[in-house]
Amino acid sequence: MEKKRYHHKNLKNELIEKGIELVDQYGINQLSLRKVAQACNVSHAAPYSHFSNKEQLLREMQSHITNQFAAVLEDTVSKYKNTPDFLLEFGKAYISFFMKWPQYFSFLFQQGNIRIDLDIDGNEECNYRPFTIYKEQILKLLADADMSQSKKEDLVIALFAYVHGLTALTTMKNVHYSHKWEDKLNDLIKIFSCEF
Amino acid sequence: MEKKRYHHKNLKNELIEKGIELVDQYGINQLSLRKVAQACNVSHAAPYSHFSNKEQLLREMQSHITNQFAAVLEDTVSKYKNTPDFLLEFGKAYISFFMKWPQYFSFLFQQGNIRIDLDIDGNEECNYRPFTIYKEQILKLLADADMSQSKKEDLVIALFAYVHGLTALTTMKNVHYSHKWEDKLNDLIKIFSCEF
DNA sequence: TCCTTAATCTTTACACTGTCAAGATATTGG
DNA sequence: CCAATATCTTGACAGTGTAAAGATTAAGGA
Repeated sequence: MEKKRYHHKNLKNELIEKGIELVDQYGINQLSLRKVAQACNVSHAAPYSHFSNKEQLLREMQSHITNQFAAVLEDTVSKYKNTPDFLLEFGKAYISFFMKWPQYFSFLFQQGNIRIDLDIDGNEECNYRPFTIYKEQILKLLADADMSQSKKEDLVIALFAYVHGLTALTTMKNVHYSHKWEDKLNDLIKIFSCEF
Repeated sequence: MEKKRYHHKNLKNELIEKGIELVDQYGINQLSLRKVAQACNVSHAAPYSHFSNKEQLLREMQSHITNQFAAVLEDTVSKYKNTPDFLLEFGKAYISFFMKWPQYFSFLFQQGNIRIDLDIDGNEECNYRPFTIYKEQILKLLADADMSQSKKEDLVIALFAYVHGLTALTTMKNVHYSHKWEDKLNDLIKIFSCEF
C-alpha cells in the first residue's frame, strides 16, 4: 500500500509538468494554481514553497515548453543543416510543433515574457532559443553571400517572422494538422526562398 | 448636479469601451467583469443584462477593436491602392496599430476567437476583416499576373503571414514605437517585395 | 546521538472573481 | 393607465490567488 508521504521531494518539477498537461488539455484560461496543486496531490498553498506567485509558475512552464521546442528544432538542424532543404524543414518543424499542441502557441506568447533581440537598439536580450537557433543557421548559410551584416540580420528577422507568422495563422484556425497542410506549407515556404 | 440614474441607456457600448480602455491600460490579465462594471458606475452584475458571460463581453471587445483596426487599414487602402507603395504602407499601418496599443495584439489573438480562411478545405469562414481587406487588394494587384489562382492565394497568405509575424515579433519586445523602427520596417518589408 | 536550523508542506483566513437568483426600477406597447 | 418586458441592484455561493502561522521533514554540526 502506498503510504502518503508528507514530503514530495520533486514537487517543483511535477508542478511545472502537470501545469503544462492541464494547459494542453483545457487551455490556459481554465488553469488555476489550485488545480495544479490538486493534480500533484498537494495542498493548495504548497506551490508557494517553490514559486513566489502564479506568474512565476507560468513563466517556468513557458520556459520548459520552449526548451522542449528548442530540442525538437535542434534535431531538425542536425539533420538538415547546410542542405537546401533546411529552410523548408525548419519551418515545417516549427509549425508542426504548435499544430501538435495548439494550446501552447497562445500560452507561450500571451504573457509577454518572451523577448527576441531584433537589434534595434542593441541593449535587449533574447530568451527565445528557437530564434537564436534559426539565426545561427541562416547566418551560416549566408556566410559567403554578398551582403552587409545588417542586411543579413534583416533577412534573418524577415524569414523568422514569416515562419512565426504562418504558425500564428495556422494555429488560430483549429484545423487539425493534415498532410494537405504540409503540402501547402511546401509551396508557402518556397515562395520566399527566392532570396537564396 | 448629475442625478444618478437607475437606467444607463447605453450601458452595453460603454461596457465594451471601458473594458477596452482597461485592457489598454493594465492588460487583459488584470481585467475583471466587476472592474468594468465599476468603471461604468454600475453594479457588479449589471453586465449580465447585456452579455451572457465574461467570454461574450471579451468577444465583443475584440470585435470592436478589430473593426477600428479595419477602419484604419481601409484609410491606408484608399490612399495607396494600386500604387507601388501599397505593400509597404499597409504593412506599416498594420504594425503601427499594435505598436500604438501593445496590449491589443495578445488580447485579440489569445482567446482563439479570430478565424482566417486559409482555404485549406474551403469550409471555414473569416471573421478578421484586416485579412479580407489585404487579400482583396493583393489579388487586384495580381490581376494581370501570370499565375494560377491557387498560387495567387498562396502568395496572399504568405505576404499576410509575414506582416502579421513581424507584428508578433515587434510587440513581444515592449519597445516603444520609434522612427528608427519605421526605417527598419521599410527595409524588412521590401525584402519580400521582390515578388512584384 | 541529539539538537538546532532550514526547507517543505498544511491549515486557516481573506479579499477578489464569475455567475446565478430574486427583487427593484424603468420603459414600452396596448 | 396598466401589464409586460427590459434593465439594473442586491445578496449569495463556489472558486481563485495569496499571505500568515503552524506542522512535518530533512540536513548538518555539536
